[in-house]
Amino acid sequence: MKPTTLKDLSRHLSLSTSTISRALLNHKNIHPETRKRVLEAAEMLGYQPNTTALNLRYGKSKSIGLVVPEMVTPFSANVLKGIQAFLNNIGYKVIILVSDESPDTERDNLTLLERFNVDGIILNLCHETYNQALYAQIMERGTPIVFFDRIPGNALDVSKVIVNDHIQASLMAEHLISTGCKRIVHLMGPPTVRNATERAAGYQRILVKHGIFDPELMVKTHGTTFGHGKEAVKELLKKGIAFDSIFAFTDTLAIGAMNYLLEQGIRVPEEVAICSFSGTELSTSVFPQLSSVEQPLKEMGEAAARLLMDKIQDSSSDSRTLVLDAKLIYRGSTARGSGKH
Amino acid sequence: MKPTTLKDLSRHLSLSTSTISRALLNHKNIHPETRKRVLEAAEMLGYQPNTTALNLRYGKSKSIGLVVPEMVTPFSANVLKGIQAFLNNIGYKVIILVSDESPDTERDNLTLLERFNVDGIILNLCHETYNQALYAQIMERGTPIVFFDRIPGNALDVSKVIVNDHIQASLMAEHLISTGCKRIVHLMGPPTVRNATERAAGYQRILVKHGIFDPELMVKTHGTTFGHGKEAVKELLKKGIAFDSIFAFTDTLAIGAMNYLLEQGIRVPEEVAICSFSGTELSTSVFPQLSSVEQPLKEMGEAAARLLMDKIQDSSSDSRTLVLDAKLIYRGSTARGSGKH
DNA sequence: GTGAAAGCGCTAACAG
DNA sequence: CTGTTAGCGCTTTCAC
Repeated sequence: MKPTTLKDLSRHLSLSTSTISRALLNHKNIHPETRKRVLEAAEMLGYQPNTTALNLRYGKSKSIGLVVPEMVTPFSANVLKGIQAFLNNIGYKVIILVSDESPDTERDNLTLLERFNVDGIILNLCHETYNQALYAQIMERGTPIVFFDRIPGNALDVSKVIVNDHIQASLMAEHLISTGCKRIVHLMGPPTVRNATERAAGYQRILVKHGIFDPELMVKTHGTTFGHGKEAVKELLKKGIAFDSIFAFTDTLAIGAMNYLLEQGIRVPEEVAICSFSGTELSTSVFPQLSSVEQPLKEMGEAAARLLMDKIQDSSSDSRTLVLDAKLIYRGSTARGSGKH
Repeated sequence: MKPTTLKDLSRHLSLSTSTISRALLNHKNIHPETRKRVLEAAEMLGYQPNTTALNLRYGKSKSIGLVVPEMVTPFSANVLKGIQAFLNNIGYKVIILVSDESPDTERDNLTLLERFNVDGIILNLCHETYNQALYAQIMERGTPIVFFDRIPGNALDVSKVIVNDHIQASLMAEHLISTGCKRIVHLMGPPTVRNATERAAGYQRILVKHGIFDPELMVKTHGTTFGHGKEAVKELLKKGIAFDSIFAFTDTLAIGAMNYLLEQGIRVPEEVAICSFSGTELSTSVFPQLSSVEQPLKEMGEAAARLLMDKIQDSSSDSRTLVLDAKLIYRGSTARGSGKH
């Protein structure tokens, strides 16, 4: 019932625990015959090393924390996959905590992870600056943090992985224009997260370039849920601002907006084309399916995990920023006959 | 840089580590003055107990595993919340692993968790019987398992938490009938999971009762994704089987089905009403919004965590089965004027 | 090639 | 009320 320990094997074979340990670890100075006996006994008695003891010995917890703003979309779950693909293999556990878009909850999560003695943290933050001091403290105390997706300001010297938001947002705007759209709304993300401003900038650059930029069409939202998308569009309609398409910061905003339009009997994409930036299964779960910028989420997770392990193994290693390539996927929500495509 | 230990405090205050430990743990026999000094020093030096050392001492890892079939819907994320609400407070970490609906992956996940020395496992399984022997082995080796949602056959004496599937499915069928539906399709879940058969039975019972049961309308699916829902409906249309409504095993099946119908120009709910069983935000992310049986997911998680802790604290404690109450939510996808409602 | 001993950080008898 | 000791399970000097 109780797990077999080295001591058990030691008694069983009349060998010292150090010899057993060496045999199991494939050390050089060990008699082949002895090793064989040890391996057999270990097999027979179902020996499994006690990870807690190992952790204590090596001064590691062999666990890392993953803190994400939300889990209602599969975004974080996909990133988690990448992280686990890399870390589980090398014996690392990952503990996921959700901040619900609240910087205060994020704070609690980080504190909890420190109490858990995690060896490192992978973080998709809620607010660019709010917890900046805390991030610095945690790293000072010896727990490296790697950021992805939503990253902090440049004040912090940290590793991070992002996508080429500006370019992809530009391309998406070009796509809408190429299908004949002239009054393109942008549903902005929170001004407190970097990629929201990046995407907005990409959008704006292209619209200006084509001489169709109108500040009225750049609409601030109060969050990133379905509800926020709906509210934003409702407001537009109420104000009587005309538009023929929407580019949203994120799938959830886009879907919220789209469903409200459909509810109002407005046809998508015929009357209003819609697209977004994200890359989750959500964009294919609606009708019409959403054109979207798909991010390589699993790769992002893997990259973040890799960067984190670099820091864990050598805390003085250089910080690195990885920019991954996202790609546009055209679907029904922007499929208008009139386009050049 | 290096964390403060008891030894550091001991040196600092010229007290033995045991006294320090006792002071920190609020033991009875300790001079108030001493305690005060210790607490102050601990505060000042930023002492944080080393959880790994504690774990070794107490023979626990203070972590549990959560194994779920999928994470593309927020189902598991909601359950996770409940689990964490209960467990994080008492210092427990939860490690989530996804089986991707594959019993073999589930196997790997369970094996990994054993290697991680988790103190217990909460499991939503992929297949009622496939890994039954493994579950038994793991429990025999001392790691309790608590099941929720999809539970194993009765051969295993385990704690579990479920909802009243049969009743709720019946009520949903009644609801469809009350809105005037007569040709009600059921998109079945996998025959290898208990609640799929329960829900199908509830559906069948009501349709038989009303004399409108037709075996042709009980359609087998080959999985639970959007794609599987689409395929099932496509097949129905191809065969020319008439129907005026669909009750799906799960949100994903329902949505896949609905979007295919919309694609074909079939109106929902006017021509075909749709509803499902689940309780995630997904049902409100589509248009029209899905009527659905909502499960108390967070409560399920909390209950499962509670049952697991019972087992962890006393391995000989009785197994218990908790049946929680789900509730019907009527939304646009079944809103037909013709009903009695 | 093997064993003895120390130590990772902490707690809990057992003595005083 | 406080200190000494042992031990959780494992690895790694240091001897032999």
